[in-house]
Amino acid sequence: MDKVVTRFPPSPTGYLHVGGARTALFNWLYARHTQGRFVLRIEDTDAERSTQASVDAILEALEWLGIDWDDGPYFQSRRMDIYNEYIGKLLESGAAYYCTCTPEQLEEMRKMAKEAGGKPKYDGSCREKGLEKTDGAVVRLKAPVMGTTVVEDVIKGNIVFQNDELDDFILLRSDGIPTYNYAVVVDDITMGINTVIRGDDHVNNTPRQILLYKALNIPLPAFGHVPMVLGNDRSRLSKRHGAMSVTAYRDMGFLPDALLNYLVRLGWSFGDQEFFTRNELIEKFTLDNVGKSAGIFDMEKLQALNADHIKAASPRYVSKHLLPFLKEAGCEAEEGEFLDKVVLTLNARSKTLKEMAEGALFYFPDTVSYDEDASKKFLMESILEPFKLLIDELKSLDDFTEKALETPFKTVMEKTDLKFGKIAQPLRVALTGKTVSPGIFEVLEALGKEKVIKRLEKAVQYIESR
RNA sequence: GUCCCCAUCGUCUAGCCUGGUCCAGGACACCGGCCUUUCACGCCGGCAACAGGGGUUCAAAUCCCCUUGGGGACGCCA
Repeated sequence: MDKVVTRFPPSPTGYLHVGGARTALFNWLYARHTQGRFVLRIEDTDAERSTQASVDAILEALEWLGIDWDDGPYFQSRRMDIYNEYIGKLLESGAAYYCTCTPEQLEEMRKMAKEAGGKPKYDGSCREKGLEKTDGAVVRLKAPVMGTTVVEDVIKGNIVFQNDELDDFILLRSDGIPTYNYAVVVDDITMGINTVIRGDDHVNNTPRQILLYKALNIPLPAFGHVPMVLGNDRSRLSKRHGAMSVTAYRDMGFLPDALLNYLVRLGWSFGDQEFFTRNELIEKFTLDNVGKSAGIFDMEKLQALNADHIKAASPRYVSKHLLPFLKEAGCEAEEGEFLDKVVLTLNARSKTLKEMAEGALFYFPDTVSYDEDASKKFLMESILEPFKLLIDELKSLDDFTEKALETPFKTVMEKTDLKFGKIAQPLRVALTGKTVSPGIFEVLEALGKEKVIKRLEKAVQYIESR
């Protein structure tokens, strides 16, 4: 078989939303899995709504997700010559014709058809008139009136449409700009696309597009329609269901790999496996494991998966994505061993990077500020002596690792006859300012000898000056 | 209204094609318990589904039909 060529064709009328990202992902994964090619095409034939800002936003989102393309981005707005060339062919062969019906007339036709209990459609008034090109005329496809058109969908199976359900749809608008159904087909043909994977909502467009391929006498690509993503009320996912844009998820602290993992599992499965790395996805993704029914976007499952990815990823990968959140919180951290250690203490306790950043803040400043209730409860005079002893012990400890740190504690516990818990909680407050933090030995090691002693001494001072 | 698609725990899903191994498995969420220096992680256990009705068959979650429910499409948007 020929090399698989897939594509993702967003229209630049807004940001990239999660549904679109999922479609892109399916196409990208399939191309990567088959070692085929993945093409990016911007469908900007709607001059009214298309903007450069949207193009930029979409590219930015794709890049963040790590979905890369081999070809493009192509812009439909720059391909008018090609569309005209094919229109010429269709006109010449009699497969298309000019139509001068006005929008008002069309509206009337649709109304009539609907009242007659049928599907609103164009009645073919100009079909046999043999009209010439005139100002304001559109070009329509002369579609077959009888017979059926079958979509051989690789995901849903065969879908049969009665041709009399379809009408002579418009190829070229009165302003000479191609319509979606037409531009898509010409582009897919000229770009060598042989596998079209797209949302379920395009099923009804497919027979029209097939008719065009036939009129042009060009072999069909494989079609696969993936089920849609719904909101929690089972209606089409929209803003009122919460965040839609990919970048919003980035800003909430999700890892791109986690979003990808979640999105692909919504509609695709590989046995009971839930967690996939990017490479595993490429290795295991096939179209026959894509399901047929729509799925509901579930934030909680995304979070759980994000937590898993945070745990499983390398500290360096996590810290790279964590950095913006730390900066945002006014913290001047940088990539490196220290940050890696910090991440290691928090990766099992963070569902998002945002959460992780909050939990990591105490590591950085020179002086910690104590949570009021925490200091009142734990930084009492009775802890002064243990703290002082601990400072002495720690000062003489060179190997500042979790394991080695246990010894000074034992010593202090013996000398003061205090249980570990009695020391740990005050120490936690002295070091982190809070009563909740990673394990105390983890904090100790990550913070390092110098900072630990400094913070302990400051705590002693604080208690004594009260 | 017309056409198209879909239907397993609350949610994502395995199983369905190639009926019996399924009084239906996993995951998220939820509820218990264990671990424990806080919070988490982890571990153990629990709750919870084949939409309904007809067939076919010795046997149906699995095959067929109908009903119901949900979704999508009907634009000189994509």
